[in-house]
Amino acid sequence: MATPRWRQLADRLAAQIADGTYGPGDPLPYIRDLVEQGEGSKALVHQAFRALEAEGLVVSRRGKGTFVRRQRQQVRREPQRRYQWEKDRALLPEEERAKTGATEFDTGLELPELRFHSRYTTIPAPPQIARRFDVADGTLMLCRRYWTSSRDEDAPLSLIYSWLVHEVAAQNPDLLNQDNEPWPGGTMNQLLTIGIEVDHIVDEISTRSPNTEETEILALDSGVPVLILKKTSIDTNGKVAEYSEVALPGDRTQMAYTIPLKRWKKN
Amino acid sequence: MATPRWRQLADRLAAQIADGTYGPGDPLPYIRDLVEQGEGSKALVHQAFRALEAEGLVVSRRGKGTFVRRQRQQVRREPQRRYQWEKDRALLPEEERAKTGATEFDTGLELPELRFHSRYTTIPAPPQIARRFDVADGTLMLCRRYWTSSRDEDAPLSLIYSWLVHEVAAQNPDLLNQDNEPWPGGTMNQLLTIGIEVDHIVDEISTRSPNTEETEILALDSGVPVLILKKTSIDTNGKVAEYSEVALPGDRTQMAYTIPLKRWKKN
DNA sequence: GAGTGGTCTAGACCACTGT
DNA sequence: CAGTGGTCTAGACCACTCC
Repeated sequence: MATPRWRQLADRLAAQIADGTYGPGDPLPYIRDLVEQGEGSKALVHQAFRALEAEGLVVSRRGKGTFVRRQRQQVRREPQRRYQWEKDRALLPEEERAKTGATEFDTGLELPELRFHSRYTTIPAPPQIARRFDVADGTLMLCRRYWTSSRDEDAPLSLIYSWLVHEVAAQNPDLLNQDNEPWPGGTMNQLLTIGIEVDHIVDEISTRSPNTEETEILALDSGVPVLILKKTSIDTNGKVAEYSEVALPGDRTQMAYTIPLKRWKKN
Repeated sequence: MATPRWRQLADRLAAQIADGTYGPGDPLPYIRDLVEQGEGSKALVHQAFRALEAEGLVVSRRGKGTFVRRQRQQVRREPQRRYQWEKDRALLPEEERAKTGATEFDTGLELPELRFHSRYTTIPAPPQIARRFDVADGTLMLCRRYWTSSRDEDAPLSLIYSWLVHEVAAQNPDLLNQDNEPWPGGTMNQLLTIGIEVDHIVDEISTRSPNTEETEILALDSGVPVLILKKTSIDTNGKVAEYSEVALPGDRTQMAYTIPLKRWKKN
C-alpha cells in the first residue's frame, strides 16, 4: 500500500529534525497551522505528531506546543567495577558501609533527598524463577520490590525485583523485614550474614516497551523503552544465591563492559 | 486529567492479556464488534489497539484481525566468548577462517542462504567519531555499513556502522574495497594485516526507538525498540583501532556478560 | 462479496498555558 | 481570554483476506 499521508508528514518532519531545521528544544509548527496549510485534517496531523512522539523525537505540551526532544544525560553503569566494589564493601564495619550506597556509586550524586521504597512478599516460585534457582516449582521465595527516587527530576531511577529462596533468607530474620531497607552494605552484605559468598555474577541485558507501572514509577516519556537487566549471583558452591530483574529508563542509561583479550604470542 | 476512554480500553485488554484471558496467538475482539458494544467510536477503539501494538502486546493483520503477540525467540550474544574466539581465529590460515563466520557464531545457524550487504564510504570524521578516536575533527575515516540477512524470516539480524581511520586502513588497499566482504576472519584479521593487535574491547549498551531505516532492514514489528551496542576496540598501544555501532532487534536479542569476583580471604 | 483493519474528514468539546 | 494539544464522534472510503 502507498505510504499514508500522516506517515509522509511525520517522515518529513523527522528529516527536518535530523538535518537541524528544528534543533533540540525548538518548537514544531502548530497542529492547527498545518491543518490550515492543507496538510490534512486535525486528526491526521495529530496522528503524525503522535508517531513522532512514539519515536522519541518530540514532546508535546498541552497549551504550549510540540518541541524537539533534548537528549537526556545518560548515566553510565559499569557492573564489573560496581559488583566488585559492592563485594569489597560488604566486609567493612557497619559505620563504613553506611557512608555511601550503591545508588550514589551509580549516579555520582551525593545522598540528598533520596527516598527508598520497598515491599517484601513471600510467594511460591513461578516456573521461570524456579528454573533460575534450580528448585522445585512452588518453592517459597522471598520477593523484594524496591526503587530509589529523588526530588531532583533529573535523578536516574531503577525499578527492581529481587528474589531469594525464603528458607535460605530466613536464617537471618532481619532479612525478612522490609523496614530494614536500605540495608547498609547492600545485598552482598545481607548474603554474608547467612554465610554466603558470591563467586561471580551473570548479567543478561535485553529491552522492551515499558508497562504502565514502569512508565509511571520511572517517569518515562512516551516512546522511551526500558533496558532490562537480569542479574544472577552465583555463590562459591555454584548455586544461585540471588536473582534480580532491574528495569532501567532507556533514555538515561548506558551499560558498559570491558572485555580483555589474551595477547598473541610474539613471532 | 481523567484517563481517556481509549486508554481505559487498552488497559483493560492489556490486563486480560496479562491474566491469560487472551493467550499468545489468540485473536482479540474485532474493532467493529467493540464499537457495536458501545466501547466508543471506531477511531477510539482503533487508537486503543494502536497503543497495544506500540507496547508490543498485539499485532494487527489487515483483513484478519488483531492477535496477541507471541514472544519471539531470543538470540543470546556473549561478547566475552565471541571476541576471544574472533581474535583466536584471526591467526588461522585462510581455509580455516573461511569455514565459519561470526554470524553463525552468534546465531548457531548453519550458513544457508545468508546474504551479505556492505557499503563503504570515506568521509571526514564527525565530532563524536573524532572524539572516540582522539583525532582531529574532519580526519578522513573509512565508514563501513553492513548487515547480513537470510531467507528465513526468523533469522536474527544486525545493522552495523563500523569506523576506521582511513589513513591506517589504507596501508592494506584490500581493506578499502567493499567487494571483499565478507572478509574471512572478520575485523580482527583485517586489523592483523595492517599490524594491529586488539588488546581489549569496551562494549557500551543502550536502547532507543528505531528509525525508519532500522525498522525496515531489521523487519521490526511496530513497538519493538532496538538495542544499541557501541563497541570500541583498543589496540596494544592504547589507541582506538576500530569503533562500531550495532543496532540489534530488541525482541530477539539478549546480551550476556559474566563478572568474576575476587574471593574473600578465609578467616 | 462479506468482513477485517487502516486512513481520512469535518466538526465538536475538553484540559491546559499563557497574558 | 485566545490559543494550544488531546479526545471523541459519525461516517466515508480503501486495502487486504478468505470463501
